[in-house]
This record gives sequence, C-alpha cells and structure tokens, in this order.
Amino acid sequence: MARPSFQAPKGVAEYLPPDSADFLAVRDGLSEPAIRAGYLYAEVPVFEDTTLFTRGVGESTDVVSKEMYTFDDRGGRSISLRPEGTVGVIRATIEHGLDRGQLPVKLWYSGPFFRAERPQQGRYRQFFQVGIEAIGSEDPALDAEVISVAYRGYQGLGLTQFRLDLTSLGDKNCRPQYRELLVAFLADLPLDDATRKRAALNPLRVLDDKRPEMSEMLKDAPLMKNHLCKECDDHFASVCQHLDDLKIAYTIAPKMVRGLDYYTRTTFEFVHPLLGAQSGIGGGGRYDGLMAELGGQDLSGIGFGLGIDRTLLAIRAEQGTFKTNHLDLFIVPMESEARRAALIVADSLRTAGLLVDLSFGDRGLKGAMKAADKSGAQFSLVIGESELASGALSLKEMSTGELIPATMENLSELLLARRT
RNA sequence: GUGGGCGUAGCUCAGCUGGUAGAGCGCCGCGUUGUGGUCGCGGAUGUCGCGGGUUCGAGUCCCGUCGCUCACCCCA
Repeated sequence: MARPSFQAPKGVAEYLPPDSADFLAVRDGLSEPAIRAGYLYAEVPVFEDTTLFTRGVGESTDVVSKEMYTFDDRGGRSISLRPEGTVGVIRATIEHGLDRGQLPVKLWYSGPFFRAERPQQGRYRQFFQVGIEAIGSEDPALDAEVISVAYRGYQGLGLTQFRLDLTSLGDKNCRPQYRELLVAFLADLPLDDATRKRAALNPLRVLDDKRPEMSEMLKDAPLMKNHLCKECDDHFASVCQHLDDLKIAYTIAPKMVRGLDYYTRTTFEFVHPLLGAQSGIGGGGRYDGLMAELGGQDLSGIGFGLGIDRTLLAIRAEQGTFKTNHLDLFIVPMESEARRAALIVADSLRTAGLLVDLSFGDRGLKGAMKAADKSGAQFSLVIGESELASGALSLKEMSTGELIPATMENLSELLLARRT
C-alpha cells in the first residue's frame, strides 16, 4: 500500500470516526447548558487583525508574544490566527452594536483556536473550545451563572472528578496597590534570572510557579484576595454566595493566575487531576477594561473558554462513555434492479427522519448482511425480486434475529414505532 | 523554546549479539441456491517514519531530519 506522502501539520488534533462522534458529544454537551441559559450563537472569524490580540490579550503574555500564528495577507495586513475567543467576540459585539440593546449581551461560540506551542498530550497547535461571553453587567449573579454553565456542562458529560478553582484578581482600584506590595515582596527573594524577568513583566504570574522551592518561598507572599477593595470584596463574596446557593463546589485559589492580561475580579479555572501536566480543562473570568480598550463602551463582561480536546481526554481518563445514536435501518439490495428500489426507500425513510444506510457495490448477500451487522443498525431489510413482486417485506431486528412482516407503506411507521 | 522516551501491516505489538519481515485483531472471500453475529478454511496489504553513513549485507549500528509522547515552560 502506498504510504501517504503528506502528514498533518505538527501538533494538530484530528477527530475521525469512531472518535469524531465523541468529539461532537463533548462539543454539544458543553454548549447545551449555554443555550439553555439563553446564550445566542456567534460565528466569528478564526483570523483577525494582529493588533486586536496584542491590544486585547496583552503584549506581555506568552500567548501573544511567542505563540501566535502571525502572517501578512496579500494586502500586506498583519493577520493572526485567533489564540483565544474572547477578544474576537468583543470586537464583533462592538462593531455590530450588539451592546446598544438590552444588556447583558449573552453569546456562545465554538471552534478552532491556534497556538504555536510545543505539542503535548492535551496541548495542540489547533485546539477546540466552547466559550460564552456575557457583556454589560456587573451583577455577581451573572458571574455565578457563567460558572454554573461551565460546571453543568462538565457534569452533564458525566465528569465527576474535576475541581473548580476560584479567586478574585481585583480591579483598577485595588490591583495596582497590591501589585506594588507583591513587587516589594519579590524583590527580597533570591529569584533566578528567568523568574525575575517574569516578575518584572507580570509579578502575579510568579505566584503559580509549580516548583516546590518556589512555593516554599512564596508561602508568605501577599495575596490579592486579602487586599481587595471594598467593592471587589463584596462582589466576590456575593459570587461565592450565589455558587453556594447553586450547590456548586469550588476551591478558593488565591495564587491562581491566568495567562491572559485582561482578567479582573472573578477568575476561575476548571482542573482535572487525571490529566497530567495539561490539567486545565477550562477557565475564564471577568474583564472590566477590555471592551473600552478595544474601542467600545466601557462595559464589563465575563466569559469562559472550555477545552473540548481536554474535556474529551478527561472523560476518557474517568472511563466515561457516550451515548451514540445508531442507524435505524440498513438496507440490503439483492440485485441491481433492487438497488433502485433500495435507494428510493432509503431516501423516503431518511426524509421521514430515520437514519438509514444501505449496501453499495457488488457485495453478495452474506457480505452485505455482514455490513448491516457492522453498521450497528437496529434493523436490516433485504430487498430483492420477491419483495418487489409481492410487496411483502420482512424487517429483521438485528439483536434478536426476529423477522417482522412489513410493507412498503407501513415501513416508516413501523420503524419509528420500534426505534430505540 | 529546553531535556528524556518512542516511531515495524488499518490497530496493538514481536523481531536475541546486523543476513532483505511476523503474530493477534481488523478487512475481503469461501463453507452449494435469499439473511449478519460463533466456528473452520483461504486471501490482500508493509519501499520496517524519511534521508544519509558504516558493512559483502541494516528493521537491527551511527548521524541528521520529521512526527508522536512525557516533563519544564505555558495553558484549553
């Protein structure tokens, strides 16, 4: 057999049968709670003006500074493949004036995102997310709703072992003061060069260093959570209260830091313990200044991005299963005249809403029945000379072998009544 | 971007100290005339990731390269 001369680009995730069904189940399972909560779908481009991301996500972030796919298009414009979803949705909201109507604007989206990182299990250069954004309200109940939508998504897919980490990153009133405190604290520590550099760029990010000696050193570091202004503190307390009301379990994680600069106040992350190094299965938070930064009204928003790839890995790690929808009927035409009838029958049953496939090519009866078996169809139906002549059909229930008398006229009715 | 492991049929893998490839599963067919799953028999498919090198001879040794994987980093 000829070896394929092309390979997929490095680090991309592909989902093909039979795994692709699981991918769809996860995507739909994560988006369903958003739809039920009144979020409306937004389809936005996978590439944008590069400056949208440098402005929105933040130039100092790794995501922007070293992981973006950036290129010039034929008109000499600098374009980047989207590394995350929020700023594109915000841009579209501003551009199309969605925020001129009733607030909050509630949107959901799903699709591929791109980051040029070294691939690893659960970390791909093209990966998939389901996300939501709720724009234009600072109500802490909205924060809780956003978190609950993610939480119920994971739950609905059968996940039980994930953890929700939660904290508040403060706002423009209290964060700068806290930052100074932290910088002063870090200045007294014997940091290595790389860490000191990080500290200069974004001191908060030093806090979630995983190395044991670092967490020892940072044991007594000042925490944002203890230096929130009154408004932020009240807001956070209220978010927690709402989550308690909803019986959503969370862990306060005061050292959690996210990789995107726009987060303020409520910030959260879903972590799965069975996933190894890439354990984040989703995360998000509030972004106070983002919309104004991108040229819109000064409205706050909150949203999340949930990783479809990682959620799928997490479900597999928990030995979870998916419900699959099987074919209702597999038709086996005996000879070529019967194939015309078989295709007509298949077409009309499909129109009636049934899932129908049939055997193609010159397969013998035995081979075609084998295909019927492999297809997973609930029923099979042989169509040949005698069926065409008499109009008497016999529908076979594959799991039991039972033959059920049928006619062309009552076939769809029968199948609809008996489908499982 | 840094470091470790790996790369043999569609899949999972075996191939000792170098002598031009195997198993199981899967796939296709047959087991007498129009009904699958079990069983039996038969069959197809590999430039042993790719490119160089050493050697009379390399899947097996060396170098490079591509990809996967694990950790760091980062994060979904």
